[in-house]
Parts: sequence; C-alpha cells; structure tokens
Amino acid sequence: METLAPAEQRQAPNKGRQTRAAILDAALGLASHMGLEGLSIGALAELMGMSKSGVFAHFGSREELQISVVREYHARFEAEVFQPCMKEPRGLPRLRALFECWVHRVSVEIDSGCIYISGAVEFDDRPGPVRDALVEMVRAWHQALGRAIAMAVEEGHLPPSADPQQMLFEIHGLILALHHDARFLRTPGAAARARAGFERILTR
Amino acid sequence: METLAPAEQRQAPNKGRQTRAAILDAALGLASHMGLEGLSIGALAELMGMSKSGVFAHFGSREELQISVVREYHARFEAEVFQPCMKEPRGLPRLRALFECWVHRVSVEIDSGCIYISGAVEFDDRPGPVRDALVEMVRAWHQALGRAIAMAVEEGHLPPSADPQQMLFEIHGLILALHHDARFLRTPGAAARARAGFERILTR
DNA sequence: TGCAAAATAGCACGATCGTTCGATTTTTGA
DNA sequence: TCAAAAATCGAACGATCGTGCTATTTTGCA
Repeated sequence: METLAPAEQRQAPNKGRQTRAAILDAALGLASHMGLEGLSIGALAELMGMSKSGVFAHFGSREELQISVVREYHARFEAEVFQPCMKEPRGLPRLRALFECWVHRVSVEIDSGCIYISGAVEFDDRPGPVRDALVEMVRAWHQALGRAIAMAVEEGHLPPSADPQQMLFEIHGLILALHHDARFLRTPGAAARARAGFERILTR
Repeated sequence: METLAPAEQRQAPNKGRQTRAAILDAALGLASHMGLEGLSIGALAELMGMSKSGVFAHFGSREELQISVVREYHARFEAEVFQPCMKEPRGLPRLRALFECWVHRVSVEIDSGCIYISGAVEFDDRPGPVRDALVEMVRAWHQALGRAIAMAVEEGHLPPSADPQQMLFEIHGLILALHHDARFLRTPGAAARARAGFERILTR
C-alpha cells in the first residue's frame, strides 16, 4: 500500500549491488596503490573478508573488474572534480576552479594515485578493452577541459589568438609534472610550480 | 710474451660478462614494453633461449635484475641523449639540443617506452632499492638539465630573471604530456605541441 | 512462512612466479 | 693438456594467479 520508499530502504535485489559497490570501493583503493595490473582478486577478497570466488562472481573476469574500476574512477572524478566546478561562472573562473581541483586531487590527496595517469603508462602499449575504456574516459575529461578553455576565449577572458588545444596540452603537462615530482620525487613546492606555470599559460 | 691484446680479444673471464650484457639488452626491451614490474625471469629466459636458473644466476634476485636494468637504461640515456649534446656550444644551443634529443627519444622511438617515466609511476608508492635507484638516476638527469638551463642564463641567452627550476618543471611537463599523448592517446602532432611549448617557455 | 533465486563459500585445476640446489657442461689460466 | 673455476641446466619447492565447478547459505517476494 505504501508508495515508493526512500532510496535507502527501497532495495529490491539489493544485497548484490551493495556488496559489488563495496568491492569496487576497495578495488579502487587497491588499484590506486598497486596499479590496475597489480590489482588481484585474491588480495581484494582478503581485504573484503570474503572468498575469491565470491568476489569473482560479481565481475565474471579480472578484465571486467579492471574495466569496472576504470568506470568507477571516472564517475568519482566527474562527481568530485568536474561537477563542483560547473557552478563557477563560465570562462576563466571555471577554468581556474577546474585546474585547482585537479591540482588538489593529484598532489594533496597523496594517498590515492590517479588511475588515469598510472593507467595510461601501464596500458600505453597493451591493447584490449581495458585500454579502450581508459582512453575513452581520458578523452572525455580532456574534451571537457578543452570546452572550458574555449569558453574562456569566447567570454573574452583570453585573447582570440589563444590556441585551446595547445593550452590543454601544456596544462596537462603541468599536472603530469606535478604528479611526478610530488608522488615520485617527493619534491616540496611542486604544487606551487604547477600553479605558476598555469598563470604563465594564461598570460601569454 | 705478447703485450695487452685488443679489448675484443683480451677477455679474461669474458663469457659471463657478455651473456650478462646480452640478457640485460633483452631485459631492457622487455621492461620498456611490460614495465619493470612486468619483467619476469621466465619470459626473459625464453627470449634468450636459456634456462631460468641460468638467467637468474647472473643477478641473484629479481630485484637486482630490475636495478641492473635501471642502471643500464641510465647509461644508455646518458650515452645517447646527454653526451652527444655536450658537443653543442653551452647555452641555448645545447639546451635546445637536449630538448630535441629528449623529444625524439620519447615520441619517435615509439617502440621503446621510457623506463624513467614508467618506472616513476610504477614505484611512486613502492619503497625499496629499485625505487631508490630510479630516483637517483632521474635526479641526476634533472640536475644535468638544470645546469644546462642555468648556463643559458649565464651566457645571456636567457634573461637573468629566468627561474631555471621553474623552467625545468615546465619542460619536464611538456615531455610527460608528449609521452602521454603520443604513446597512450596516439594523438598526431604531439611532438609539435611539445616544441611549441618549449619555445614559449624560452620567450617569456 | 515457504520457495525460487541470488549470493557466497569451498575446493581444485593448470599456469606462472621467484628461488634453491645439485649435477653437468663450458670456459679459463697455468 | 689438465685441473680448477665459472657458467648453465634441470628439476623441484611453495606461493599466487585467474577461473571453473558444485554445495551451501542468504535474500527477496508471493
């Protein structure tokens, strides 16, 4: 008789979905430390306190698990980096916010390595569905950034002579250098260097 | 009675050294495709046409093999990228040559991925001797580049206001973005973007 | 409350991993 | 040429990997 219950309680065949989500959450943490290739079902099962086959059944194959991790990372990246910045006014403010969120994600949340970056290196000459999924997600993020840059030109915040694709390339380079210096070399002040580079790209 | 014979013939306990060198050569090729973590003694043995234990005996442990690969890569990088550029006159010409060699190495020789870059991602949160060796080699290369930039300032080819460390950070970013776009996304024209970025860094 | 269905466990498999050890072959120096 | 030394092999080890089965337990709905 009751109408639709709140989403937390209305859970038809729910147990499966929520364990799968929990596994995926653990898998994300594991993959960000060990890489997508280092992600093993055995380690994941032990981390979850369940059997290997129990974990396995939720994905059907290791490859499918890896792809699910990539998709989940994409969803979180979109929700935690991209979406919040869309509230900023289009043009330079939004572009600045996107860069700042990105810097924060790469250098401050030092525990969780960026799966886009590690995945790109792991799968750069390893064809297959995992690589395809990664490329698709990274391309989507790059396109979103490219649109933000183009908008800044349209709004007159950047000169019409600006080349959005070139700027995107250079900004991406700053993030990669930040990731390298902060996570690998552990150089202090890498975030400040990335920000300085960003400002220099804007004021050409 | 004969004096010192030529190096090719004067070979005291030589067989060991030259097989070790051959193994290392194969290991470099394998590691540049599979990563340092993907490097396995079994695959290496099959590639060499010898037994696992035969290969193993030359290094004593997998970790020592990985470290040897890192050192060998460093030696080649120094011989093929760094040394040739030292013939260029100090200052801007030498810096340009270094960048150009680096770009060529990363984007044209597409078969052999850069072990510095893939290693940095693989070992950024995996402490141990392999990571230490990698950090040492990368730091040495960065210092060499930093000196080349500083020289360009001293020679008056760059304004005294130039910040060599900041420039190094940004140039490194260009190389990383090039590696990403050329090897992972397979975007055409990535090398041209890196060169354009380099010129923009010089003429600030 | 009971029954079908979904979720999970348990076990085994073949493969590969790094490593050890003793036997065997090859290289080296006197 | 011969014996010592170095290099290589072959087999085996325990561990871990992904995956396929069959029970068993848990869940969801009538």
